[in-house]
Amino acid sequence: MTQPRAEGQTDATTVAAAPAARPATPKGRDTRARIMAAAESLFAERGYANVRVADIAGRAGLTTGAFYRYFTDRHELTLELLRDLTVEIFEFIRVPLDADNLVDSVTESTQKYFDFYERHRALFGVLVELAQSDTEIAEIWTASRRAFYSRISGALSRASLASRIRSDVNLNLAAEMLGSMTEFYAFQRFVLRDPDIAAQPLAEASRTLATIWLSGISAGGPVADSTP
Amino acid sequence: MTQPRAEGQTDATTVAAAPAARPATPKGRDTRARIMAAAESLFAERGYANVRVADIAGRAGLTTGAFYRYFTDRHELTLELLRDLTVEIFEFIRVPLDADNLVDSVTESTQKYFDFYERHRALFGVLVELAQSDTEIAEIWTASRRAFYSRISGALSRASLASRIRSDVNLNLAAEMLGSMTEFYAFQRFVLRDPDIAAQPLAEASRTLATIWLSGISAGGPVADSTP
Amino acid sequence: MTQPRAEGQTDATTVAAAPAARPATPKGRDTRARIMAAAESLFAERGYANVRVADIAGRAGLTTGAFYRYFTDRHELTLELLRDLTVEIFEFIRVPLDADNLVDSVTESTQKYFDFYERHRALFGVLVELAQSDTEIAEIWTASRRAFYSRISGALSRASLASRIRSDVNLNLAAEMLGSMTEFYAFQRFVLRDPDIAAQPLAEASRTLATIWLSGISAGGPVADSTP
Amino acid sequence: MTQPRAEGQTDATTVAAAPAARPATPKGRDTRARIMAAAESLFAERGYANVRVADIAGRAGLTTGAFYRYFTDRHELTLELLRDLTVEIFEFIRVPLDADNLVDSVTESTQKYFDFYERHRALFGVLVELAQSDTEIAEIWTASRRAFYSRISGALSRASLASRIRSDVNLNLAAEMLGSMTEFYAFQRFVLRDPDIAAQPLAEASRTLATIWLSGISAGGPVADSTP
DNA sequence: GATGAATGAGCATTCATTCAT
DNA sequence: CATGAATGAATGCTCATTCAT
Repeated sequence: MTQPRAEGQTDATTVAAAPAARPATPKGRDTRARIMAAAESLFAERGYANVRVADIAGRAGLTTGAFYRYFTDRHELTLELLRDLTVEIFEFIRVPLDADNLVDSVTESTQKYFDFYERHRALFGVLVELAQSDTEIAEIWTASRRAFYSRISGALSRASLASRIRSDVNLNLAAEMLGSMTEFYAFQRFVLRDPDIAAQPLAEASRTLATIWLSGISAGGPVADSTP
Repeated sequence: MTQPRAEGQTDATTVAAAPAARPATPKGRDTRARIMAAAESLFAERGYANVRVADIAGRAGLTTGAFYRYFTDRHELTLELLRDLTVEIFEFIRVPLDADNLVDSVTESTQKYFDFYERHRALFGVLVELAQSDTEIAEIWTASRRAFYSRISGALSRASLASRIRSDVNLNLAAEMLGSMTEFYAFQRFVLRDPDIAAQPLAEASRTLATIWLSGISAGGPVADSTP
Repeated sequence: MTQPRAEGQTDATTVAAAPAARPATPKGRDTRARIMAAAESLFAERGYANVRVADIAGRAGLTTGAFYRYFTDRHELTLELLRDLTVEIFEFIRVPLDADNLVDSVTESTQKYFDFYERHRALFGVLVELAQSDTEIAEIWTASRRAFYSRISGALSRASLASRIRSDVNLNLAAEMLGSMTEFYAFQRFVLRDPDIAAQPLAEASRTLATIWLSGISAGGPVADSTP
Repeated sequence: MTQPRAEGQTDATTVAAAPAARPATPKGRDTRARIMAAAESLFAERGYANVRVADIAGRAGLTTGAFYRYFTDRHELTLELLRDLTVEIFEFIRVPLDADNLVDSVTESTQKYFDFYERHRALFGVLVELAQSDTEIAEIWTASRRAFYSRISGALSRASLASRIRSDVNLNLAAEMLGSMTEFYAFQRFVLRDPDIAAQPLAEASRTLATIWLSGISAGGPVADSTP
């Protein structure tokens, strides 16, 4: 009752979309989740390029063949992981901007971003590593960045702030640049693990980032750091 | 730092078949250069991951076997290209800071960086693509960024500017962040070729960058954009 | 000839888990028949080589695992289908030869053969495709052809005709050749679906075949085509 | 100088046609020929379905990888073999028809066909085995049969014979059927190696075939067998 | 110095079949 | 009896690298 799928799949003209069976039983769902977790942890340890399907299956306690019951190939698994990632992060870092306390709220949001990035550093690494050779991945990443940048420029242009923002700067451009700064800093720190970068207290980095951000675009002069 | 090997081997009297020695004749040097150029152009066309040793040799007018007379292996070629790249860029973007016209001089320097990046986008792409799986490449990149950041923080802390810089910001941290912003923006624009990003006038981007930079760290309030 | 195995196993009291016994219940028999029908229709649609056990089970409304309750393996299913086929066709094309109207009765018999062949073209295709790599299948096919040829030569040598048949031709040999002609023509037409062949009216083909046949072996000169 | 090919090949949009390098040196040409011979002999021994690329390479004295220098895959090798086959046979069996001695000349031609078929039985087997699942092979075979049939009907309709041929038979149809008879007989004898069939003297089979052929279509009554 | 032939290790993928539940 | 998860053995193919000539 769950197998008529098999037919459709082999039909060479129709196929292509079917991403391997959605597991029907709880056990299957668990296995699928285990594969995804195994992949992420292996990517973290060795980097995408050094992980084989057999490794992933092995860590998930399966044989290679079983892997293909859940994903058509390593690429599909990767896409799945990255799609989840970009959706999650967008939800995760949402923090209401407090107009009276901009530095604090931007700092908090940045801090959450860093936390998330660190936890999933392996996947962010994959995004960067594959974007050049894999169009689909490039698209996922681009869409994610774009959503991110829009949110930033949206927040900045909201009424309460608008008056304080310098008029000689293109807001979209500024949003892209400020976003770039954050993302690349995180990449160096959590993916490349540059020791110089990693040596800095993360909290200070978040706050500096927020400060530069706001000062960089505000009309009224340098933004005061409210830390006592 | 990883090259003593090559030197030892150049001693032609020791090993008859010593491969990949630094070529002694001008013709040999030329061939070596041709291989490097071929590699870079192929990387630009198809991306590193889609280029084979045979392709590179072919474009350089050689057979595969001949390639190994000039490089011990594919990896060495890559390292060589990237080393050259990071040395060159450092020289290339040197622009004296004019304390009276900070925005202009930072804009100019940024613009030069972008020009160089664009011209060698393929190699910057390689740097990013391989850094996670190749320690040596990661080191080259890290060293390059570090040099870059030091120069920034050095310039900023030079006497003439010091007074204008806000004291509540860690200069090194700021330098890293501002550098990150520039590099990642270039990566999106020239390597990923994100159309949204690429649609912006490059000159405006350079100036905005410079403006954000300086405002982000200056003590005296937003830096005026001197564009008429 | 290769089946004693199945019989021994049906003894339900001996082996608890005995798989692929002849199903005892009507429902079981029906399922088995459904699997066979599913297989034949899939072979017709995609060709034997492109059909998986999972596909067959799926179309029969079963899961893969269930398939093995009805057949010990894929091979057994195939053999079963082909055995049935060769038995049926032999029954099906039996047409009494009318000595006074040879061309007509041979035409009729040929026509029936073609009808049957077309209806089961998928299975005839399987026979041809597998005979070279599967001894058992080769045997089934050979036995079937042999039965066929004997019937032909038997019919021809029956008293009423004997006098009209040329004596310088080995009847067995002739029967083989005439049978070959019919079978291979059907194969081209219904399995390979050669458009040139398929364009000819089937009735004409049957009659031409009959005419060649009879003329080819009769002593008395060309056999008249009795079509008005 | 022989390698620029490599470049074009990786270009995913252009490729597809390039059938792996034509060997540049005599040694390479020899190797290529050795691979083809190895394949044919293995097909003869085990049947196409039971021969792996590794087997072919092994018998040719090569590693698996080397195979791919000469053929893009097993399929291409097979096509090459079959194309050669169908060209050769067409040349090989050309025998001038002697109008005064039809039975003899048709017998001779048939005999040559059988000789050739036997020598290359493995490849004819491949043709039959794969035609159903491989369109390209089906086309090669169909084209070959068609050429064969046209030659037959052409020869039959030539002036000197025309008057002797019965008018109530469609010549093309007849040619197809007579050709089918010959081919399928050969298939049973040399590929399936049906012992009953193989037991017959080949010379007799050729002559019977010729006799049935000519009698089947001639207007003037049974064709006399000129054998003493 | 160059050619092009050959190597060989690696990896992804497919499916018939088995088995725990 | 059925389910669907898991097995595991095959095998095709790619390329960086080596080597005989």
